[in-house]
Amino acid sequence: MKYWLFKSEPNSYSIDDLKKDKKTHWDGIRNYQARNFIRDEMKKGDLVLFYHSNAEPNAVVGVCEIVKEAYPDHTAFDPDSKYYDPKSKKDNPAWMMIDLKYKKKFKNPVELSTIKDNPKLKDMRLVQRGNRLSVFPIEKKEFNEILKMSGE
DNA sequence: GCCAACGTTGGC
DNA sequence: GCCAACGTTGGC
Repeated sequence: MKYWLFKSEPNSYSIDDLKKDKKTHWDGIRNYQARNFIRDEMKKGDLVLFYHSNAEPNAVVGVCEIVKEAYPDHTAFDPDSKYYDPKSKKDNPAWMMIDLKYKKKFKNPVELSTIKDNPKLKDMRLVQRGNRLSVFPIEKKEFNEILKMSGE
C-alpha cells in the first residue's frame, strides 16, 4: 500500500466539498508525471493526504482513500470542458483519473509553515523547491508524521 | 499582484 | 533535436 498527497485549491474543490460528496473522481490531471502515478501506481486502498494550495492557510486538511483505480478521464473528450484535450482519443485515452473517498477532516490542519519547520519532513516533495506536481507519493513515515502533527 | 520554477509548444 | 517563448502553478 502506498501513500499520496493531492493538492487542491479550496475555492475550486475543498475538503468540505469532498466531505459533502463523500466520493469524487479526480479529473483534470494534465501532467504526464502525475498521470503516470495515477495510471501505474495508485491502488485501491491507498491513503491520500488532502492539501489546500493557494489557500489561507496552505495546509494538509484531511485524509481520503483511493476507491477506484485508473480509468479514462472523460473530461478530456468533452469539448465543453475546460479540461478538453483533442489529443486524447476514446480508444487511446491520454489522461486517467481515480476515485477518492472521504475519510476524515483534521480538526487542526497541518500548515505548510509547520511542515517546513519539521526536519522529519524535509524530503517531502511538498516542501522542495519548484515542486509543481499536484499529486505525488509520500513515505509512510511522512504520512504518519503529518497525522501525528494534526493530533488525530 | 508578483515572480520563480518548470512543463509544453512550435519554429527552425 | 534544440531552445526561446509562453502558460501555469503556487508560495509569498
